[in-house]
Amino acid sequence: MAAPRANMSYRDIKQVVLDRIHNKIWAPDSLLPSEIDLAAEFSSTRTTVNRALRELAEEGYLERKRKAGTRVLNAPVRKAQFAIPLIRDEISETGADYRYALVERAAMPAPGWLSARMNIAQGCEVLYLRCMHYAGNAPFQYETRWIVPDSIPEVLEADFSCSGPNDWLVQKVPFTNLELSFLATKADQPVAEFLDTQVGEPIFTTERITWLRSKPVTLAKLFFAPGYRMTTHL
Amino acid sequence: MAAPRANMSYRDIKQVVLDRIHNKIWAPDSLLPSEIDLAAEFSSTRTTVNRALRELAEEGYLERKRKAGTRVLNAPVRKAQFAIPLIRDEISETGADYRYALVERAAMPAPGWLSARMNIAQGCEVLYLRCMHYAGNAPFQYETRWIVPDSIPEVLEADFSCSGPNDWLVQKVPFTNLELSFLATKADQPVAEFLDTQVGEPIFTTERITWLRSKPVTLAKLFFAPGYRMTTHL
DNA sequence: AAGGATCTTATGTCTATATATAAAGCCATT
DNA sequence: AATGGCTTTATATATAGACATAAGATCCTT
Repeated sequence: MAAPRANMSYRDIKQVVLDRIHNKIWAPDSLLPSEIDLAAEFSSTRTTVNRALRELAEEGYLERKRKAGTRVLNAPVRKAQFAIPLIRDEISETGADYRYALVERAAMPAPGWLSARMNIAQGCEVLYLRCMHYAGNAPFQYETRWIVPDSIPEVLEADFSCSGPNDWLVQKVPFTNLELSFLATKADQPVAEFLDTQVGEPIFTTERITWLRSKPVTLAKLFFAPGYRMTTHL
Repeated sequence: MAAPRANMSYRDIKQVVLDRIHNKIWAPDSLLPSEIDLAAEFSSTRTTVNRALRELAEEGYLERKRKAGTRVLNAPVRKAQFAIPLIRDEISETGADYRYALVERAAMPAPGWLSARMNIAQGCEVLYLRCMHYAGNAPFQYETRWIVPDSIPEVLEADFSCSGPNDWLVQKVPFTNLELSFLATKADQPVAEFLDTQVGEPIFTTERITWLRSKPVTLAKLFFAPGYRMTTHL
């Protein structure tokens, strides 16, 4: 059996608990001993045990409720965590050079779908941008973006010809809320042209909407070059 | 200015720190005061400040190094977190009934791409499954899966006609490692048929490989019905 | 200057203890 | 039975203090 030696760090305790879950010593849905009992078993303190269990709960292995105790989740809700890198970094890591180009910049009244989606006034002025991101000479990502100047007036003065709107926004507007979607879309004419592929090709796409304290700031649709895959380990 | 009153919880401290970052009181790349100084300012203790800063670092706002101190990340590496739900739950939540069907089950020698991808012996026997998941009457997900019996012999006895391999595996083999990819694929003949769409349609696809202590267990390709989008908020 | 050895310091972690709080369980009342 | 209040208990969080450790800073030697 797991040997509870003294001087166990919270990491050690996490490992032991995880092992016991894996080995069904603590079966799914079953209740763990209380922190006090575990602290005694591991000759540790409640504080340390608490940290171990708290982190395991955050990682989706356990469920904790006051008074009710700590129980093993039967369907471990594994949480995949993606770091959302700046595109520049993502490309640099592959060894390729990052290059940015502004394709179009226009102010226009918000189209109907946009005002509905972002919950802004019908016909409200928005800034519309189209950009390209290259890895070396290869197209990497085609970006369409709408920015709401109501929420951030300086944007009308911003120069997006040398660096992308994401860079500018990250600097200027530390968002408070983000909705992020992944989906597969079919390349339309401009997407196909810019990503150097055929109309109709499947394109991995992400959509982001960000808010600054309940004011919608921007919606971006990012179309990745064919073959792109987003990968994470856990 | 932020009023450092007494009795601040670690949550309060997190909020104050976050506000100061947003308001550029602590600019990107700048160094925060030490935990001791902050504890003094907030009339709190180092332990509490530590927890606040540690969590903000985990959330990608700060970078902490021993001796070097705590600094504000200029490009906040926001981390998107996806809970990976069991498909049954995902469907139930929409209000629809979940239905599962086994399409094919076969033992076969591992094809070349699979042994390469999963790092298993050439021609090693694997179990190949194809399954469908329905939300009500609508096709929701088409699944192809390979399981390595070497890593988990009982799988050859398992009955996958009533419940999916994922359910069985989650019960039987609590995986220790997972590689998860998202990509867009083009529907081939079987995918199109089962998902009731046209060949060539873009399909949001996830691939999962799981290991049990460095032994590869299973590879699954999950093809979602057209229109599916995976969304998260943060 | 360049390279090491040493000092210093900010974070990392553990211990021991105390108070706060949510919620389950119990009991008495209606 | 259902309701409402009380008790109990497990977790949540705060405090104070200690030692551990990584790594920047400094000084010393060559």
